[in-house]
Order: sequence, then structure tokens, then C-alpha cells
Amino acid sequence: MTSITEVARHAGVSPSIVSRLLNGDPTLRIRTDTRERVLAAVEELDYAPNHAARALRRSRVGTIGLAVPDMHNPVYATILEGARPAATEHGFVLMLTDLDDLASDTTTFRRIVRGGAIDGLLLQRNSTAAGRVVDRVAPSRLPLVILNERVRSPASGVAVDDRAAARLATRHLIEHGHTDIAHLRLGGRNSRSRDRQAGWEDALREAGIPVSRDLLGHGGVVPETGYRGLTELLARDRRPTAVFVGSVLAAVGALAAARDAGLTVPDDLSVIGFHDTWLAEHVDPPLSVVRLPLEEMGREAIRVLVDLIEGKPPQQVMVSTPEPTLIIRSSTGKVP
Amino acid sequence: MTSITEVARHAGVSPSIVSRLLNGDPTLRIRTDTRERVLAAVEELDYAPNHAARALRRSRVGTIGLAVPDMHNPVYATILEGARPAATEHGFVLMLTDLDDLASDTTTFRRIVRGGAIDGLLLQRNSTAAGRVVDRVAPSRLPLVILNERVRSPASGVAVDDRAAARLATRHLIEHGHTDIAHLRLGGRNSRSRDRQAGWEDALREAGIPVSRDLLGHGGVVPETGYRGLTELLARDRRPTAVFVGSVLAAVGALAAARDAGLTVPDDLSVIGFHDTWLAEHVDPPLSVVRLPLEEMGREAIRVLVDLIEGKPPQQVMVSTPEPTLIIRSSTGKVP
DNA sequence: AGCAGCCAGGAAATCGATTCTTCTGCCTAC
DNA sequence: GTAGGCAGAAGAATCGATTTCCTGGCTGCT
Repeated sequence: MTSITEVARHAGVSPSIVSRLLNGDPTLRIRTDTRERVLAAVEELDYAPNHAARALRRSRVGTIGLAVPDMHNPVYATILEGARPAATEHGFVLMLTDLDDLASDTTTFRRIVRGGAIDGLLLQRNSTAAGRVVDRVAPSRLPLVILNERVRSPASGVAVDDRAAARLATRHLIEHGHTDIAHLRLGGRNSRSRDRQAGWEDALREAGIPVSRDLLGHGGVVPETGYRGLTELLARDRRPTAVFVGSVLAAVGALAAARDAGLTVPDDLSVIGFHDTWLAEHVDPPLSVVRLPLEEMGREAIRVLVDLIEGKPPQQVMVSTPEPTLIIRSSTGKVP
Repeated sequence: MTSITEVARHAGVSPSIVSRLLNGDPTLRIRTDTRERVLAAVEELDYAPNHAARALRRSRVGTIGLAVPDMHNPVYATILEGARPAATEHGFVLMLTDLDDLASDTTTFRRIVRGGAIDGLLLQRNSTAAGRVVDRVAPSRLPLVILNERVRSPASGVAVDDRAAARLATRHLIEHGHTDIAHLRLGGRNSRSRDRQAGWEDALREAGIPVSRDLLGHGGVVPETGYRGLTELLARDRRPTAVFVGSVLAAVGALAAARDAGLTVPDDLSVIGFHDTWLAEHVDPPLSVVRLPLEEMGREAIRVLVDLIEGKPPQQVMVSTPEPTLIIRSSTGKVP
């Protein structure tokens, strides 16, 4: 590990010069030949400032904690793909922290948050665990950005336009002549679930179709709950001819439920999901979905968090470009 | 940020006592009442040692870098699910580093590796990028563990028994009466690809079936390459009745290729994939696969890396419990 | 000549935890 | 009565980078 002292000795200057040069101190007056000697020494010794020492001095570690509930969920993977390069651009590294650990384990929480292992936290507010983390983080004044969720003003949050996207998906079904359009909602106390349901209602109302509780079911966020949700819905008196599912994974489960109920998709039942991931393309039938700017959301979340770390005020951002788009595959069709 | 000095003042002792007590210094002699005063102060101030200061002093940061090519790949997500809790157990946090950045960007590499931002690196050796990273890391003596790949002795690696698993998968096809069994290999210069092909050959040879180049194709690791691979294979003179695909994602692509070629799976063609992820369950038809202990591999990799960080010698580990298992779904059946 | 002012760079304090060395009473044993 | 020993704890150096405050020497002006 070459230290700044070695570089300084190598170049025949004092450490402060090396530091100020490398950090671009505007008040630094330095001769060209000295500058070049220092830079040459840096190159030759392959010097990089020690992470820990710099963090200690600056009281900023250069890492951002990322707490998502489940890496298997392709939605989070996509957000991550957007967030990581953005973090790098801003000079930060992402640190993976387990949401549940943060919520339940005092030792982990202390180590990470109180011990200053991260400069800020990016949190997917999903489970009740996330709520607990938010409550615990608040008093420590650690910069915090809630991901994929609209939040109230004192907090920072970055979301996508779930409502518009849900409306788009539902309208697609309406345009195919459907009027009995069910919705399998995410569930839970979060804006995503509410907004997607609201978008569904928006589209129905705009088309003059009455919104009925009979066509509202629970879809959850994994295939199993989607399967159960559609199965239960199909057992009711009033059978839908189309269903808008609030999650891709649940939509995949719904596809299986339809098959097991003896229905052909899309001839007997149209299914549209939420969020495009390459999974949607490879199920049978390929799933129509509405695509939202998830990577962009990841990128924005990093930007907002870095702003917060730099002392700027909290922001609530809705990422709306590119706009939600329909990806029409084979799971949606005309009304039977 | 409460510091150790504040805790010391609060308890009426010197900082060294606090440090030695909290770190369990065995040479520390301390009165019970003093100990309790210190612990009470720690609790009251909710003190945790500053990450950066401790890292600086100990020259160990407590983080492990993880470089995988693609989070969308459920295989990596699964390995990660195993690695993260193991890291926490050992007192480390996982840091996400981009493989390509590490390979190509000097600044990032310096910052992370030379700057001592990680104590060790867990690397999925996949692309040529990974090879470059290995070469660059070597001179810096950063502890390095290659994931999911057999390696030669001076390096450390953790792998699963690809060959046995491939043999198992192929034998499953043989037991269903198939003799024209193709293999879509991963490709690339890595042991995974070679071992899976070797396992396929093992099973054929054991059954007295000649191994033919005509039945060997390229599958890659994503659906698109799997699609192309099978399409090309089906265009040859000799048509297989079954195919063992070296990756789940490629197998999913192969399913689509079979459908587009007018073949019904499994009636006209049996398909078996490698690695079980919940994706396999939800494609049509549900894909038979062979399941390997991926989470366990992630956990083991952390153990080996931590050993390395603590100065123990390199190890090459093959994770073989639980043993590879067949997960039989509906994509494999009797020979037509 | 004398002095202000600038140029180029140096010295030292600091961040917080760890760890090695040193110190102070008090008790015991000879 | 005093040296020695030990329990119990304080002090100080250190890790490496940053940053504030200085300094020596030269220039230019009066």
C-alpha cells in the first residue's frame, strides 16, 4: 500500500502538496515541473488515496447502502443496474445491506448506520421491515431515499408514474373490447399498490365502465400469490374477460392459474402485467406488459441521494421519461 | 456521531479502556463497576466504533467486493443470497463492484483495489473481463476467490460439481430411452462449460452411446443464444430427440426455438436445463433441470475468502452437499 | 535601500480507534 | 520498614489523508 508520504518523498515534495494537487485545490500554486514530478510519482507507484484515511478525515466514506428485499425479483435487479453506474459516476460505491438485518438486528444497524459505514441509504419500502428501518434511521439523520414509492414531504423519494402506467395497461384492454376487467392488486400499505389500482379505476371510469369490487382481487408480488389471486377471482360469480395484474411475477402466476382453470390465454382471458423484465418474454404465452423507466429510477435515486448527502434539501421525484409504454405480446387479445 | 472519547468521558475512564473492553482484550483487568459504567455509557450514547477510523488503524475495512457480470441472471442472484448472510456472520459487508469497470477503468480499479476499499474480492470468472481483473489484482496481493469455477492451485476457487450434475441430467434423458441426445454448451474458456460437456459425454459413454460432434452445439448463457443454438442444431442432418442445455436461460431460449421449429416439447423433443431458478418453473412447458447447491457455494466462497483475508492458505473447494438433484418437470419425456 | 506582496511550498493539527508503554496506589512478604 | 508485585487504568504513538496556517525568497515599487 503506497501512502501519500511515499509519493511525496518520491517526488521530493511534502504530502500536503500531493494531496492538494490530486484534489484540485484551487488555491494551490505549483510550478509545472513540480506538478509533473508529482504526477509521475503517482503513476509510478500506482498510488490511490487510502479509502479509510480519507473517509476518516473527510467524514464521508463514499459508500451508499442499498437495501432491497429480494435480489431474485427482476424489478430490483433492473433498478440496481441503473443505480450502480450512477453511483460510480458520483464517486460512490454501492454497499449491499440486508433490509431485515437492518430492521431487526441492533448490532448490524449500529455497525452500519451509527458506525458511519455508509453515507446514505437507498431503501425499497416494501415490507413492514422497511418501515422499521425508516423509523430507526430518522433520528440518526442519515440521508435516506425511498425507492419506487411516493413519499410525503420531509422525506426524499423517487418513484415512477404507476398510476399512468396502470391506466395505460387497462386502456389497452378496453380498446380490445373488454368491459369486465379485473385487477389483481399488489396489496400492502404502499403507494404502488394504491396508484396501480387508481390507474385501473381511472381507465374504467374514462370509458364509462363502472368500477366493481367484484373484480378486484389480491395478486401480491410473487407467482404463487398471483396464482391464488386469479384462482380465487375466477371462483366468483362474475367472471372477468381480462385482468390487469399489478406485478409481472404475479401475472406469471396468473397465467398458470388460468391454464389450470381450463382457460386459454388470450382467447378466454386476457392478461397484462406490470413492469417488463425478460421473464415476461419467455413465459407462455409471452406476456403483454407495461414498461416503466426502472433503470432511470435507479439512476435518479442515486442523484437525489447524493444531493442529500451534499446537504441539498429533500426531493420527491417522479421519473416520467421515458414514458410508460405498452409492450404488447400474446397474452392480450379481443374480448371472447 | 458519538466517538470513543465521548463514551470514555461519560464513563469517567480513558478511551483505551473503552476500546479494550469492547474488543475483548484478554489482558484487560477491569473492576466490575467500571466495566458496567462503560457498558452503560455505550448503551446510552448508542455508540458504535467509527468504521473509517477502525479500518485505518487495523488496516482492514471489513468489506468484501463482489463482482458479477449481471444481476439479472438468477444464478448470480442465488449465489448472492447465500453470500450475503455469510458475509454478515463473519463481520463483513458486501460491496458491489462492476466487473467491467474493474477490468477497464483504471480509476475505479485504483480507487477500490489500491485504495484499500475492500479486503478481498469475490469474482465470477465469466467473461474475458474477469480474466483481466484477475491479472490486475494478482500483483496487489488482494485476497481473491474465483466463484463457480475450478481453478489451479495458487488461486482460491469455489465451485460446484458441474460434471456430476451434467451426467445426472443426461442420464435422466437416457433413462427415458433417448439415444440421440444433443448438448448445447455454454462456450467460453471456463471449467463450467468443459465440465458440463464432459458430464454429458460421461453419461453417454457409460450407456454405450457414441459421442458425436454432430450433436454438440453452442447454447451460451442467455435465451437468445439458446434459441439460436437449438435452431442451428435442428437444421443439421441428424436431429436429436433430446437436448441437455448447459444453462437455464439458454434452455428457455431453446424451448422457444423448438416451438418455432414446429416441435412439441417433450413429445418431439425433450429439453433439460442446468440450475434451478424459479424461472424454470414458470415457462411453458415447465422446465426439467438439475439443481446445484448455489447458495451453499456463495456461503463457502465467503468462508474461503475470509480465511484468505486472515492469512490462511488458498483453497480450492468443490461444494458437493447437498448433491446435485434432478427436478423433473414437463419438458422431458419418453423418446418419440 | 527598504518594504509590501506574491510565489511555491512546508509544518503541524486533526479525524477516531487501537495498542504498546507507563504510571499509581495498595497490599504482601521478607 | 521497604522492595516488589499486581490490579487497574492513564498516556501517547500510530494509521494516512486533509487542511489551515506559515515561511523563505524573490520581485517591483518608491
